Amino acid sequence: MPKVSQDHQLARRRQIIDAAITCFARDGFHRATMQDICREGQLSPGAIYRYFPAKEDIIEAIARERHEREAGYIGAAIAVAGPADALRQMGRAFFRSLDDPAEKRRRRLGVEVWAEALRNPKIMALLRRGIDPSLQATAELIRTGQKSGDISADLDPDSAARAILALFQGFILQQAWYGDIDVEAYLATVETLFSAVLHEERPVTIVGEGGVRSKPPRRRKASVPAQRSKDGGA
Amino acid sequence: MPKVSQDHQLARRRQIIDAAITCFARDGFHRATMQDICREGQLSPGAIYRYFPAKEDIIEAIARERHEREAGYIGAAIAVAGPADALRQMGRAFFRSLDDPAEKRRRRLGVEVWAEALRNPKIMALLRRGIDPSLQATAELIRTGQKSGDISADLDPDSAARAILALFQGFILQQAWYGDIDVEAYLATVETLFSAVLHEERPVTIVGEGGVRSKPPRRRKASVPAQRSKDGGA
Amino acid sequence: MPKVSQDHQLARRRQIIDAAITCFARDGFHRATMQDICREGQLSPGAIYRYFPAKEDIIEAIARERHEREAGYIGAAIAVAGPADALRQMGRAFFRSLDDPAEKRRRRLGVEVWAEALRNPKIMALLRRGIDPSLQATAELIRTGQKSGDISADLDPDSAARAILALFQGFILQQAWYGDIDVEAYLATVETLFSAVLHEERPVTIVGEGGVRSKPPRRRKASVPAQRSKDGGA
Amino acid sequence: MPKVSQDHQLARRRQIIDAAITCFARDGFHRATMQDICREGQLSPGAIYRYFPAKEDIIEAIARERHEREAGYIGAAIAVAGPADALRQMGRAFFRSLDDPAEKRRRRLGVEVWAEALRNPKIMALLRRGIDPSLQATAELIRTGQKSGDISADLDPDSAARAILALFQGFILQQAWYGDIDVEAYLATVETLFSAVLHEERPVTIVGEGGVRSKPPRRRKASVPAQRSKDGGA
DNA sequence: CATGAATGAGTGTTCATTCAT
DNA sequence: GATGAATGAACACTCATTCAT
Repeated sequence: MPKVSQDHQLARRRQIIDAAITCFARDGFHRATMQDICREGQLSPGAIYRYFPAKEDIIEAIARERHEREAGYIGAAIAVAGPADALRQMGRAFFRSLDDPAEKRRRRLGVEVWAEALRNPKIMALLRRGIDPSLQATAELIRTGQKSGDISADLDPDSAARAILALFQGFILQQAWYGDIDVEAYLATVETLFSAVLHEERPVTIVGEGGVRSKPPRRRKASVPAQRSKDGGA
Repeated sequence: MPKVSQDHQLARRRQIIDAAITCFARDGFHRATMQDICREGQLSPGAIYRYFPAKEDIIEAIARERHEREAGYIGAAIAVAGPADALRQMGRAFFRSLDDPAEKRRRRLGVEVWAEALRNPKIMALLRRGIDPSLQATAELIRTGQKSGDISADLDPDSAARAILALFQGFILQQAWYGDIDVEAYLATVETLFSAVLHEERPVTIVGEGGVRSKPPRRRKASVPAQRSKDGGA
Repeated sequence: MPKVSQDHQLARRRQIIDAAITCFARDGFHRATMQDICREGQLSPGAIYRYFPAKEDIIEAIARERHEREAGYIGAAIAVAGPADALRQMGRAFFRSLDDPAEKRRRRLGVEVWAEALRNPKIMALLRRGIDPSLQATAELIRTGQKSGDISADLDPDSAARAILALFQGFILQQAWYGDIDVEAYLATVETLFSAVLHEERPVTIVGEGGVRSKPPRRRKASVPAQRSKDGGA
Repeated sequence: MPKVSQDHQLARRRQIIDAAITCFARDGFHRATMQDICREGQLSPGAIYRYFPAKEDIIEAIARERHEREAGYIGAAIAVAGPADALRQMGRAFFRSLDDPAEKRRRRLGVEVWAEALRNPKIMALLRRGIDPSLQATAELIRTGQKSGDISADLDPDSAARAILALFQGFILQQAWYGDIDVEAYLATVETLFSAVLHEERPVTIVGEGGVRSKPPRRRKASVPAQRSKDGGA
């Protein structure tokens, strides 16, 4: 019965990871105890240890899930036509994902993972397996855009990729702290900042959590006038 | 012996905090034990507990020091002539401070504090006492600049302040992870992004960690390509 | 496995309480450490803390057991026919219980509980839940006896109840100190003191630790001189 | 300067012991810390350790003071004319001393000493140096009274002495617990109980805390009618 | 003599992990 | 597979005692 057994195993892992996410998000990795997770997941310690050899491995599994989810945003964005639009698309998909309360809770946990990565090489490796390709793909997108003239040649692609990542990370952090930051206003500001270096916008396809849907270009107060700023080409 | 005693007391607090910073930066708040701090600081547990009633209070003291240091950047920047220049100045002072290895180590710890703040209201309060005024001062600076025409009216001041903060925080995080990010290249990119909304630049006075020094205006064009050489292939 | 589990749980509590009684009786509440109790009871700290959330709760449990045992004496005595006989009966049951070495050891601990009660309101409450009803029942017995003419009307019932209690307590204390006080001689003396106020004695049924047994009335004259032989020179 | 030095030494010991009594009475021997005593007595730890080599020695000194005070009651009573009156006198002096709040506080501490004596042979020895002679003197008083016919021959002198002591100790304990027991009512009850075995009462001289004063015999309801109980001579 | 900062062994308690059932 | 009682090393913290000043 390898099928039933495997299904069961996956279901149990899910149950454990979900309980752990709840506990870790509430109390942090170190303050949440295995007993807490048992209680939350209606499981016995023995049951958990059958699926995860140590508490650390649950943390690792959670970090791994994060990294897999992350890879989706950039991948979906690259499929879009032009590089400049792909960047816009990536930003929108990312920020809008934070409207989902479940994602918000997971992100809160993410901050904990950031700190954990500093002490735990396995977590660090996992994190970088998620981030480094995104960073490189973004830099590559910029380089492509620069060659085609879509993106200003003034930008150092690597640093710009880091800056984009920073705008994501800083937002996650601030939202974890404040809880109620206006996503749309922040996204508009980010688009304004990049409007000077990203030369055009065409109709795009939005890829959100729930699937793919078409969308007309959003012309918003914040982003449009930026186009006509004095030294727009910089 | 009140005078000697007070000096001594301050020296001891410093000794303990320094030892704690070393231990916390190495192992994290939760993995570092009081015994570790004792060993690091060449002190007995009793000695530490004479100065700090609990481990948590050491963490708090460290967070407090961070917050006080932070306040300096924005304060120094506001003293500078125009709002646009004040923003530039603030960014430069901040990013350059990260060239100091000691500051780098402290920032690493800062990431831990970010996570800790999510569970510990006292730390959260301390953090916000450092960040909220900076955020407000930055937004105010932008509003002032918008009135005088120095800063594009397209920007939502609050969101822009958040974005600036995010660019700082994300950089801190990435530097904590990667260790060797090129500060100047990142700074140049940030300045490029803001060049479209910050209209003019005049000679400024840089206030860094080590004191005050004059500096000619930095021309973007000159610095960005120089950075290109590094890590170019992504 | 609820039935087995409950039996097991009770057995464990017993094991812990017994180990604790041994340790506390030997070293006192404060000098006896949890490690001592672990060693004595062949248990790990974790095992103990599964059954008692804190050391204090073990002390409390011991005090509670005392109080429950105590309630037995007065309850059993009240069942006896006349009030005067009930008082005699109560005294005998109580003092004779002190012939049991295990009870002697527990009483030794009782002295510690007396002191503990002075600082610990929970222990004080427990103690009074045991003593106050006894005091009141005794006073009530005296009042009843006074109405029926069995007990001298001269006695203030409340103070007399206190005096009876004092005769018990003082004896417990002295026996804890000296270890080998002649219970029968003391009991005879107490009965002599009360013979003037307790007017009659009828055949009674003694309820001791081990069960119920019939006993002919004890004539004071017969028992007191027999004790004289012991320790005569003072 | 041996005189000044000795005075100083005694004054310091007093200061320390007083502070310790306050602290021990409030928190118990084990919960009161040396720091508490320092604070209470406005002294440094070093100063205390110059006069007492260990915390235990302070406890010992306090127990020693108790024992010396105790000896006074019995000594003063023996000076009185007849043995029966001497016993009455002793009881009155003792119980009335408990009206003094300072003595009440010290007695509270006494309960702690009782428990401490069970673990600490030095304290036990000290305690018995105070109690044993009293017990023997009381028994001797009874024997003398029995020879002269003042005291009923039915009483075992040693057990009776213990019973008298028990009536004291039990009262101390109950007063420590309840705080507000009626001393006079209790004393009257005790005298009633003994009225059957103590045959006469003559004018006595009361020796209290504050000195010596004359007093007419107190004929109280509680003690007189007891004389006419049926089997009074027993 | 006095101070009070410092010591460090020891305390009660926790919790990741194991394993008999 | 699952349970949950048990383990025991490790933790934060205390406090009687010492000793340089």
